[in-house]
Amino acid sequence: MTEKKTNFIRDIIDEDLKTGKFDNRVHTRFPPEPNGYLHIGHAKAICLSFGIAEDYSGAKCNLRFDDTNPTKEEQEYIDSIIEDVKWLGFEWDNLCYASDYFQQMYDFAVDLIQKGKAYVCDLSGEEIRKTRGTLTESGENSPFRERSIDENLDLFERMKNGDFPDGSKVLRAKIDMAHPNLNMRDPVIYRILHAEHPHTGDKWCIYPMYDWAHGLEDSIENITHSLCTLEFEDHRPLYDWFLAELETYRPQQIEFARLSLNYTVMSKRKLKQLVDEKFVLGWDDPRMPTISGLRRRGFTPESIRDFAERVGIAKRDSVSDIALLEHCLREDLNKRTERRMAILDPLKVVITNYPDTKTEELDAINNPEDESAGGRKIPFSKEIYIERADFMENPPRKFFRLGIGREVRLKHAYYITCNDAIKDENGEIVELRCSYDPATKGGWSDDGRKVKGTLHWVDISHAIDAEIRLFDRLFSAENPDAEDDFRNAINPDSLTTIIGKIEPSLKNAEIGENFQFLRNGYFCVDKDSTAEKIVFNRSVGLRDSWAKKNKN
RNA sequence: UCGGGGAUCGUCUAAGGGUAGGACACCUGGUUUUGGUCCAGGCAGUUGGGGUUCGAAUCCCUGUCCCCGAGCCA
Repeated sequence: MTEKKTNFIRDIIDEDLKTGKFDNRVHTRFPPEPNGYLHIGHAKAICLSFGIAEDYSGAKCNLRFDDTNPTKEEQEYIDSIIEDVKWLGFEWDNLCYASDYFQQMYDFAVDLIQKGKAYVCDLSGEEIRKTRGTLTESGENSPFRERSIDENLDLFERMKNGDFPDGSKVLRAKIDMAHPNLNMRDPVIYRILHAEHPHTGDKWCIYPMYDWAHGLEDSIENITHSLCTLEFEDHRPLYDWFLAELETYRPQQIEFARLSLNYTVMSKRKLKQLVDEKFVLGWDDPRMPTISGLRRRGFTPESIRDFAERVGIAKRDSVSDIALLEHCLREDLNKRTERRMAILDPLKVVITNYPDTKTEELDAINNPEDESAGGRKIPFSKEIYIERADFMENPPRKFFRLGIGREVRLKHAYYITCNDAIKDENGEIVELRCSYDPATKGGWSDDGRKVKGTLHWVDISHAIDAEIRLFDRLFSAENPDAEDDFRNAINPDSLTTIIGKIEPSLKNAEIGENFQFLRNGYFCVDKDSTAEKIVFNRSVGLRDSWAKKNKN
């Protein structure tokens, strides 16, 4: 987390502040549609708009639900969005709903009709599409375009009163059917929808379209800089046109490139599909790029905000590397998490020269990056587990771990030397016989003897079983969107569940708590944990230059 | 094809007439009771072609490529 980077949007705000364009106010907003859970791409937008409000003195940012389409929106999504924004650590100045302005929007529409700039059109959806023209040919005027103002007023009111069925009529702005920007070809601004709305119930049966609603929301809330993604660039002329025609306050819309990440998908539609079709456990599945998924995975708000900072804001399309997100997490967790020992793939070790019934309490430091984290005691006795991968019968060059006749350090404990490997009838190693050097307690020797490897371990008699969920990327293709069907790119091995052996101090770990399991990675306690069974998610592995070296 | 945007190391992002810089990734080496962290170093870029200029990533001309747009979605 270095110092705040600037970007072209902040440059514009700086300039506006210099010229006094908005009376030196800065007021942004984050306007999600509650039709799904927020994802890391939204986090970027949240950090942008809320971040500006945090950094400019006196600046504000609203959280506003763009709830103009009751057929797709749900209270569950509203709740999750509120939780996610809070969790990221942002505070809004006003919590707003577009639906709170439905009456004002209606009045504005009446105003537009009275100005002769809007009309009720009886064309069907199909007919509207056909008469809109194409990218290269202009459209043709609706036969209803020249209705009188009085007739339009009457019809629109009756639309509002529920006199007409869904789809039978719309209100359209009267602009220019030959406009090269399709959005300006008499866009629909109200449609009839007899649907139950999460906030207004059945009060309304006509609902405003995005283009009509959004600018009005911004204007009503006195937003100064309305930040949105690139695909709305073509809508800006319409945004400006409406507010100009209505002669009302006009904020400035600025577009930036949305966040894309490799090895994942980011559209709410596709994420919803993954949930609905049970490819994942839910919106908060730790493999999902949703904020709730990342939270459950063990990400911290700080790491996500740092990531948003580092990817920056620009206008060119880009795909950020998931490795950067992981880096931000590791960097944050390295500083703050306590170390623990856990064995993911246990191999029994018997220390033959250690007293049969003795148990020692050894001192272990909690976090070498943070002295204030203190230490803890860990039990040690004759039988322990180590990682299966930490022993090799025929070790290659540069293998620093255990082998027959090799000596290594057990972290915080003793040096041990392996004397024998015991195999079962299938030839699989089931146990190691080692001897320890009592003079190396704590992991030091006085004689200057060096060991190259240090292993983590867990005492068998005190070990606790834990369910450990190891995640791999959800998609095996770098760009799942490029597939014919993104579901074909789903990685069948994205979740591996194992039973690991963890040190006893982890017994009372709380849900959501993060740890570094020495040499294994960062893990956090999943909400599925119970009194009988603790469940850990691997948030991200440690960097592993040994594994990397041996890849090929 | 019409309109709107955009092209800088592998990736993301700075520099907007004056030494193309940072981060991630990757590669070396050092330190280390985590093959982690940390430290030092390295690799690597201005979309092509013209022009203006003492000097161009930046200004001009001209190509090329990419993205968005024809929902009663947002």
